[in-house]
Amino acid sequence: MSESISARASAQPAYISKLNEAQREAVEALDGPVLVLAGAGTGKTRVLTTRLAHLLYTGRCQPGQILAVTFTNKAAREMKERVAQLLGLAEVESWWLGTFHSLAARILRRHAERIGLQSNFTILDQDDQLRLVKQLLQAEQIDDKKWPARVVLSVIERWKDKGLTPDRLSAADAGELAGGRAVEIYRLYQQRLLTLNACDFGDLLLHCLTLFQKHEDVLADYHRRFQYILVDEYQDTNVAQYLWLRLLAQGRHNICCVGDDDQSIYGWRGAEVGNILRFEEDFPGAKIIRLERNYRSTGNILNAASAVIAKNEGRLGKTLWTEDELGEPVRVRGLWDGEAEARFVGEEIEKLQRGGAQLSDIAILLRTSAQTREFEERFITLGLPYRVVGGPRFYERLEIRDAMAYLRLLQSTSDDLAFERIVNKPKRGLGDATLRLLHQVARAAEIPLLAAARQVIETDELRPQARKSLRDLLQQFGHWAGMVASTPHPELAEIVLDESGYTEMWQQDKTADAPGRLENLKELINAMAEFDSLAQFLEHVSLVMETVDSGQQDQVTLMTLHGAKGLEFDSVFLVGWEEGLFPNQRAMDENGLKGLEEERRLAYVGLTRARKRAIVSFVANRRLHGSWAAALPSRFVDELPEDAVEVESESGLYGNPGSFGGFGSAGWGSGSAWGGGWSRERQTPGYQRAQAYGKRPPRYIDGVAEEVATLGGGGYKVGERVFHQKFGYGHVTAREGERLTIEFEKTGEKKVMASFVVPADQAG
DNA sequence: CCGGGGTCCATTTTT
DNA sequence: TGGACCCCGG
Repeated sequence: MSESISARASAQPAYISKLNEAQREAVEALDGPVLVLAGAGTGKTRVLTTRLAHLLYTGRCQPGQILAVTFTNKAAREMKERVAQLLGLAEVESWWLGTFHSLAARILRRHAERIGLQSNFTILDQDDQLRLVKQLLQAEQIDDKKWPARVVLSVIERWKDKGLTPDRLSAADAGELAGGRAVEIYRLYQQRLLTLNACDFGDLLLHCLTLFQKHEDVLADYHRRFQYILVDEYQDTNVAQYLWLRLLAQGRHNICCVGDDDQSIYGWRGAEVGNILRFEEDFPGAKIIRLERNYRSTGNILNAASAVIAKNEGRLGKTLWTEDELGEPVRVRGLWDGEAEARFVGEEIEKLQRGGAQLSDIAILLRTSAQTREFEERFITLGLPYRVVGGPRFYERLEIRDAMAYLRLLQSTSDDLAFERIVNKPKRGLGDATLRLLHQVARAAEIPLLAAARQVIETDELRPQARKSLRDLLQQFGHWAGMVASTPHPELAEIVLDESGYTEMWQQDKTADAPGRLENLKELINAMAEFDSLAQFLEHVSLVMETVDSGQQDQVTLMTLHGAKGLEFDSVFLVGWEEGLFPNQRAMDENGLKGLEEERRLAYVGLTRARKRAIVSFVANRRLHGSWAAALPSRFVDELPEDAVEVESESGLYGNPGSFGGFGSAGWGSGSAWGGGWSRERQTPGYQRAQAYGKRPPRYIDGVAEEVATLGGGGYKVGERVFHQKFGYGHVTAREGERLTIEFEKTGEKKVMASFVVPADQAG
């Protein structure tokens, strides 16, 4: 295959001529470290795949000598498909092209014994991890009310993200966490994983680091192997991933990272923007190539996005441009509350639809997944087809996880977590008491639960009934284990689920979701057929926990801003742009300016998803965990440039067109009190809670529908007595353009938009 | 072992 | 407001 590729090396391949200058440079700079800064919509994927194809086409190396890393399975799949297409190659399965985690797992399985695992180790999911931490906290008598397992686990995960093994930490690093004993818990957790012959996601990388650092021969082997390294979404790498790459790149120094610092939105998960910002220092002699020509969005959308992101500090800096026309302005719309917002979006979608738009070209992007609800309700009422991206995943479902536990235990008999999960599912009379005994025996003899069970049934420690029940179960497992080699795995799975009584358990179940669960189990077995072995299937499930997108109909997409990265739509609704929700108060509270900047990058990501039109909306009243809260427009609304935006004046919620503060010099947005003045010291809560009002605020003001309920705004004077539908009477104490500070008689001082109050004498 | 009822708590989630 | 979780009673 490589011969035929290199034979063509003399002529310039057709794919090169399709690239613009910067893209071509990025494809052709094959040697040494390269950082490709690829702004949104600048053809990043094309560059990545073309570069990979080019490496092969020019005969630089063989497919097996390239390490190509992505973050998502989807990205890996797409790259495989596109490269295969470019080169007319079919066989890409053996390539080192995949996610960090899958590649690390592949390496680790080859050398598992060097770090104390067997190569059939289990990869735990979040649920297993949590149960493990819970057990440890309990055993260590740490109050899990005060230190919930999920909090402790997330700290451990952040340590892992940073490449910190327990021995690199001191007790003091735990601070107060888990009563100051978090590092101890971490150490125990790691020990426990080893005895379970298991890894969590973080370990896949962490163990690799240990492997490379402690075993030079192994690292040298990979240095020889990987002549070229390609990395996608570099801005999202964490420290462990960075170290992993750096160790591997030490051999040839041919590393090409593609990313966009402005789209780094996973800092809360351990991603370090610093990795991309420091690239030149980390990889001396690096070439930096900027892709700045955008092929996706109109001029107005691009200008809006650029202006917002320009407010961030510490960027590498790019200037996106397009030859496309300015197009429609970005629309900004204020509404009374979430319900009105959903209604507005629904109407707009229907208008688009009447104009011939496909629903699949429309997306609604939310900051939090809880926001989907109001839209779903509205869309159901309208009969508007929609899909929510990012719901519960197939492999996370209870019945699937149970079924998987049976199979995992067959695969790895020391998988205690799997054992615990299924020992009494279906009910076998093996409850707490039995399990406690098994744990005791297992701990004393330092053996897995399954082995302990084998011992226990030979004694009379259990009540006869439990003993028989357990013996039967073990017998079944022995029987199934004997079939593994000779039975096709989908068939085996079916047998296990039937003979264990698991399928029957759901058949007997009369609750509404039982039939669905049985369906899912069938689907699971069908899915297995696509894999060569049980082991391969289990690996797939652990690493590729994704839902199959069923029914590709014409539907509107509802998803979080995070979920939207990498996607694009003709029309994008950016909803809930309110202080506190977006930028999210918690992000700012916990991470200060960094948090705010990450939120701003989310705004940038959101805007740049749009090809033709972007519509931003915010509401004045948001229901937040049950109670109503008054909201102010997001500062990001202010940051939109006036000439790319059209504020919909009839809404009234933004006052008179001419007095839209954020766009002028006199308004509230540009004033230092709000615009750029946010800091750790001076935080203004985004939402003013109205605890006293459990009811939805009225949708009409003085008999005028909310969208047109404008009272001019800005006409109030300090000291004037006013009435607010929700907060009641109060006096204006300060005024910044449309933004009034009012001392309410019942609820104290709040900031509200002028259009939401009426003079006290007009209240009624 | 189950369900009722009280309590507490509410981002984002590529693998 | 609603969901997840826990405790206790049957």
